Amino acid sequence: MAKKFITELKRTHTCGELTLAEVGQDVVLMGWGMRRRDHGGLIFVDLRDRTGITQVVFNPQDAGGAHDEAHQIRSEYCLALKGLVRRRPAGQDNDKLITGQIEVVVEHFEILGPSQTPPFMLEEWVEVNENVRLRYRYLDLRRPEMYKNLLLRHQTAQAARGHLNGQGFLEVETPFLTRSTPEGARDFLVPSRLSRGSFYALPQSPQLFKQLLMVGGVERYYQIARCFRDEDLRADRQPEFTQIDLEMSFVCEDDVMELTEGLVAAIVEAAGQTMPRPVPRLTYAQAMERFGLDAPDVRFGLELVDVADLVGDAEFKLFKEAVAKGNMVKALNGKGMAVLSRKDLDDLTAFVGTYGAKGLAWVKIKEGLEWQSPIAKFFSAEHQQRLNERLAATEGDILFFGADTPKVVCESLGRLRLELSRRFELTKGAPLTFCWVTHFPLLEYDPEAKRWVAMHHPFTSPSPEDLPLLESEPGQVRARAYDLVLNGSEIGGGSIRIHTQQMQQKLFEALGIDAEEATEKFGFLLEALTFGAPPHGGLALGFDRLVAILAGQPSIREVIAFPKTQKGTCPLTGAPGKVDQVQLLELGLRVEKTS
RNA sequence: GGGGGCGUAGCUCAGUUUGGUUAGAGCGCCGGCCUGUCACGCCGGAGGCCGCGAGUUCGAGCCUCGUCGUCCCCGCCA
Repeated sequence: MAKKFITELKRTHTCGELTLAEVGQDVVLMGWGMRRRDHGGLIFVDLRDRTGITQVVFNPQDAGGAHDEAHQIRSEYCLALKGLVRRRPAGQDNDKLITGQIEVVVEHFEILGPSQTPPFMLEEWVEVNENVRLRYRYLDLRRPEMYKNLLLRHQTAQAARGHLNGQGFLEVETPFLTRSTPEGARDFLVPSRLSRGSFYALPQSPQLFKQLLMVGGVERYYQIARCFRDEDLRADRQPEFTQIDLEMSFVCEDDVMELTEGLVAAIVEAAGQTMPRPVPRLTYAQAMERFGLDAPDVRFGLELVDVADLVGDAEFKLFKEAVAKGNMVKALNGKGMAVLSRKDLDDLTAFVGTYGAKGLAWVKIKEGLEWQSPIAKFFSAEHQQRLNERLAATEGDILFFGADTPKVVCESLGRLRLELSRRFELTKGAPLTFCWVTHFPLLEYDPEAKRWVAMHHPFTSPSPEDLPLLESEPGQVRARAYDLVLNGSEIGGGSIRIHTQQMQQKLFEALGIDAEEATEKFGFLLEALTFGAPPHGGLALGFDRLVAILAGQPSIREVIAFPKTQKGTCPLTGAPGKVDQVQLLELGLRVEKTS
């Protein structure tokens, strides 16, 4: 009587490890049947588990019973089998498989779990609609690529924990059910049954709690924390996402940045890649000036160049007026990109239009540095020559110009720069490229709310030397904040926090939050700051984004086991769903029909 | 809230430009044959609310309007 699988017969090997070394051994494998190749006589099945694939053979001469039963095996049947590892016959090796020199001759097997015909083939060469994948995510996850992503996520998370543990950090959990605070993103709310009419909010980040942990003398805290923001989704934004959140007492900017570099290096190494250090630093002002964006992709050139001083007296009205108004006129040189067609240029014009640019002036540089452009006639030979020089133009280049408010010029040319690099594959094969962006503005003006709002968050410390400007020129005050940028994506950000009540109150005032509201919403923080709060600062890494980049994936959904669609739904569970009327009654809620 | 792409067999797609008989392909699936395959091969077969709803028309997968789903982007995301 054959022994029973699972209880008596234990798995001896995985499907990704058997080689010539095990030839002659009896082994027990468990996994999923992939392709069945039935030759009438011989039957081959590729058995797959999370480690790889092993070819198993059912031979009527070796084990007739097993061979007969093997006809039942279909795609994605969960199987256990016992058999003999055998070298494959000469010339039958499969060099695509690590296990390709051997095969397992099945003595007997058991179907642990039969499967319906899968809704899609679990083959890497089959591209399947994402909605179908999410509907059957548990099948999608069986694909080696998805397992690889989860494995990478696990390994990098462990590397982060290991590194921070080694640096004296404590992993502390903070509440999911907390209170809603003004500022920032829209909260997810959770109605309270015990306090009818009151609501918890899910945390947008553990920001306030980690500061309270510093007041609590924890000194070094971290958490791989889930965060919730009820805003519209993108390829790199989910309603719930994960941060590696950390905070340290008795530190300044350099301390946090240095610690972070060590942490990220450990993560990158766990992913089998390398991180060049030290990470270069740019100020916010430099980033905007050279790249137009606060998260610059510094893997390639195409930098923005100020040309306002060269075009103010040219005949071209658009530039002339911009200069007269004190607006910005900038250009970038698309090196060797004069091959762009008229249609390409129309597309690019529409592209910058989405960022508010009213047009896109371009100049193709021909033989003898001659201009070919709709606007060439408005520029004298001298103007053309000076612009050529400023932009280092040579034959085959194309110059792009933007003239508008600084916001529009920076954003449109900054995005144009990225779009050109995408079209011309300028970052192909480039190594991971990090940079820090520092000295962010503390505040930015919100024209809709007609008030100043915190660029980072309201707990960020202003640069001491800029403090005198807080009332007179709030926009000029710099923050003790820093962002970590990888390949043009913001993957982390943090700051030195305010640790005195006086300063925190001052900031609330600057934000137009009056004393009463500040006390009501943030009183607990203000109070905590009066009990010997240590200077402290920290940072949070966008873990999903970081892992997605390390995995070479275009969307963070690929590195999240059960992500949401762009509408925030889950095709697998059907969330969000309706709830029972009784549940609503208990909570004192009534749903109104929308008009 | 806005702009754009997609929606046809289980999956991936063609067919829509120029409306016209019974809507196709590959893979998968089912049945048969096959002892060295490995994305096996050969033969046969089943499988369709052309997302949904109105409209135009003698006639709609194809044109119009609406709607739903999904993806990308803008706004939004301290």
